[in-house]
This record gives sequence, C-alpha cells and structure tokens, in this order.
Amino acid sequence: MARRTYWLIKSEPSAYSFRRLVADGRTAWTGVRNYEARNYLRAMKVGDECLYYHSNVGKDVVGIARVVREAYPDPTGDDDWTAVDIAHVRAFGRAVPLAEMRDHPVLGKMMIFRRARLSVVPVTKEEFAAVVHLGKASEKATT
DNA sequence: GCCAACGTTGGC
DNA sequence: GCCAACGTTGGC
Repeated sequence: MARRTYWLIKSEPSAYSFRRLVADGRTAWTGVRNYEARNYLRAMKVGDECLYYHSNVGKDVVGIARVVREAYPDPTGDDDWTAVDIAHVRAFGRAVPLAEMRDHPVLGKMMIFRRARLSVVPVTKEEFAAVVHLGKASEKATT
C-alpha cells in the first residue's frame, strides 16, 4: 500500500477560492511556476489530501481537497510545468487562521512558515490532523 | 502600503 | 559561475 502524503496548497481567493472549488466539484490545479512547488505536485498521488489555504485574503485554512489526477503537463504553461486535478472533500466548520497555526506548538513548525512563499508544501500526518481538529466547528470550544 | 524573503535574470 | 539588481509573493 502506498504511503499517503498530506499537503497544503495555497490560492488567493480572488484567483480561485475554495468556495469555487466546492461549486465546481473538481478543478485543474494549474499555474504553479516554482520548481520546488512543481516537484511537490509531481509527488502527489491520487487520494492525497490537501489543506486548502487562502493567501492574502483570509489567511486561513478553509477546507480539505483531494488529488484526483496525478501530475500532467500544465496546459497553461510554456515548457514543462505541471498540473494536477483536485476535488473538494469538505469545508471546515470553522476556518483556521494562519496566526493560530503559528502560535500552535505543533503547527508552528509547519513548512509553510519556513518557506512562506511556496504555494505547495508537504504537511505531516500529525500537522494535518491538528489542523483538521482546529477546523471542527465549536462543539468542543467555548462551553 | 510597506517590507522581508527569496527566486530569477543578466552583466561580467 | 558569481553576484547584484530586480520582480514577485504574501504577511503585517
């Protein structure tokens, strides 16, 4: 059985929001123009789950997406850039702000804070689980 | 709007 | 192949 990997993918909501992914069901994740991020795209496997982060506006993880098609040539790129297809899995009951992750003992070590500008970064299983937990609606929070 | 981080470009 | 200049990203 293949080892499952987890990821965090970034998008400005004005470019492509999670809400739009939910509406579309699935989409081609194109436009990555950074070699390191491209290599991560190429490492993605069908079924890998991704935290969906809104950069610039929101600055929070708003839900989970899943890889449904592995690396293929990015139709929007000139040379050998890479795209994958993702589908929405579910929206969080509560968006998890970046600041909250930074202050978190486990999440503060996430790669997103060391490589702030990378639009695709791997996330550990523990980090993924912790973010998902924070994203649950307030059943356990306040009262 | 500012600025730090960092990738890319181009002159030498 | 080095490195300074420049451009872009994205948090604040």
